[in-house]
Amino acid sequence: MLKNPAVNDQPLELGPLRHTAAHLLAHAVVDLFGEDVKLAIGPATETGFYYDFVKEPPFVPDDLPRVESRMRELIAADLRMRGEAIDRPSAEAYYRDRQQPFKLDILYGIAPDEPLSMYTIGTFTDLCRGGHVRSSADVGAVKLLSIAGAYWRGDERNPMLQRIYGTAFPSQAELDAHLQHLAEAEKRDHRRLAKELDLYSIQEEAGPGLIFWHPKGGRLRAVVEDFLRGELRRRGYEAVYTPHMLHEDVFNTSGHLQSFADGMFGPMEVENQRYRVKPMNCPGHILIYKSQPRSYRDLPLRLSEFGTVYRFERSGTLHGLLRVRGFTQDDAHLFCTPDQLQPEFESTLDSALSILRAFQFTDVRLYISTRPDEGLGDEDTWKRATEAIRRACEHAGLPYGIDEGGGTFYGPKLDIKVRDAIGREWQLSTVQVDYVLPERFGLAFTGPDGVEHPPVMIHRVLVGSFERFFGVLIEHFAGAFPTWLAPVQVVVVPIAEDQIAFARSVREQLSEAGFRAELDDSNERLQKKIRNHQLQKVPYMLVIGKSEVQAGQVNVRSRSGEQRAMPLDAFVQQLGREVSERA
RNA sequence: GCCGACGUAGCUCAGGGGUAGAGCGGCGGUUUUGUAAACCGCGGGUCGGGGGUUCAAAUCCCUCCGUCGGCUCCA
Repeated sequence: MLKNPAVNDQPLELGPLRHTAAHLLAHAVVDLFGEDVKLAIGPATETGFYYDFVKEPPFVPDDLPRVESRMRELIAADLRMRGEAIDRPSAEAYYRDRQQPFKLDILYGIAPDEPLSMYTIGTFTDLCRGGHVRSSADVGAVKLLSIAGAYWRGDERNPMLQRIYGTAFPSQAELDAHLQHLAEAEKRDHRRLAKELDLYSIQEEAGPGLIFWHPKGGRLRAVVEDFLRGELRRRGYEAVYTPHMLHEDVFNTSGHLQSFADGMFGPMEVENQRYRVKPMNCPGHILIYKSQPRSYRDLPLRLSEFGTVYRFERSGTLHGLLRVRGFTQDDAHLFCTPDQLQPEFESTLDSALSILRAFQFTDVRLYISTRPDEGLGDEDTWKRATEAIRRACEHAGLPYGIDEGGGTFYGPKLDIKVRDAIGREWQLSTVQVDYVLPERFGLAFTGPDGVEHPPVMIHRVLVGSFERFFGVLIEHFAGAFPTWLAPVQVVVVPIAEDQIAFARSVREQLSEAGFRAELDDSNERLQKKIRNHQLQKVPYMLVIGKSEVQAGQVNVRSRSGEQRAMPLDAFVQQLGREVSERA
């Protein structure tokens, strides 16, 4: 999720091709470093392949080119891939002789009745289920990308292996295209762009995973917050604010201390009472619900909050804005009657889609997660809720995938993933049905029958967390935000000192019209100023020289480099239209 | 957290036992400029923190912190 482009529209033949490439990687490693390198597994992935090894001493980055060129020799040698059935005792003997503990481990993990096979290419034989291209020559073009640590079978209690990642394509041209795609992704890296555009920082002395929003990032966030607040008002949400820390008992009641303790920061002791910084906003909103008796007439009650939460994430997993320890969710909790679940879910989905569209995420995919094994509550309730989600998706007219057993322990959920400008998929919105928390907190409403009933809760975030959302937005737009979002929308650029006064009044008029406009009265040449603001990806520059002052006009240079002289009024109108259309 | 790499000026980076460097940015000046880098000058760093080896450490060793690539999970 963090960075893998997860491009699923690759032709299927790439799988076998890359699987074969993984065998060639192991072949090359054994050729260069000898048979005492321990071999683990080497599958194809969505974007390439890897192979896990244990080598003493470990691989160093300089090894990659050597291994890669050995692989190229193997490809050029046009080696046939041959598969052969093998019986279990022979396979065990084979790997016992060669002292390959991981291969033996794999063998032990395969069901006794399953047939085994060994695949040989060149001088390298590997236990393998198959799924290969015919010859090493079919692999075409390979590139080794990185070395990384990985636990055996992904479990941190197991030994650490060294993983070599690579990718392969039928032709050099396709490989080059892919590498270019990677380079493009790197150019869009939000950590880099955010530094260049001065949006946020993380300060070593303040702690990792904690975000400082600089003025320009803050403007961006404020614009988005205002936009979302408008949406919330329109859709009947109430804004609430809840404390950042709550008594530990609340998290006992909610169950967070049982099921989410690993994600929480430790307790603070105050006057003999233990407090916790909140990792989620739901308990606070529930307490507001609980603060008075509720009637069915009060429902649905929609409580929203840009709630800042803190979660303990292991240091090695932190990543710019995408994975942090403190973040603010555009959170809301809807308390409704069982009958209201369906329409509330529909309108929540509708608002999520319209918001994502506003940010030019038009390629969205829906995923319904159903009951996991550890799901609480009765089967029937789950079924009905899942059905409500399904109907909401159909109502929205969008196809959806099903993630069987992917729900939370308290209810089924709908995740919305979007595809960004260069095809990467990100999960932003999630809408979750919850029967458990209302029960744990003993929530109730009085029905028309005069009897108390438990409400159903919907947890939902639409942009998710502002931090992550901005990470995604920055990369989606490559830092060139549409005008309605841009921290600086217009820079007024006088050519020489004589025009500063006029330029200043232009800037003032723009500010008064509600735009984020700045004046560049620095003592630099025009070219330099243009370069600076172009690098800052400002949507518009208004160049003002002698002739503009004389004509009472502005010369508009757009981010794309187009120029056009026009009266300021005309520009203001154009800009206003662009902003209100969120173009 | 673990494996590996990395950490030198605000930024991007060079230097790898013998007195800390460049470009850009910043500051001061000259220039008054027409659509992506004018010119001259000046500052600026306990080389991530701490400890050790050495006559001498940015450089070698240990340790801690942080960053990056991954492993698991999530907003």
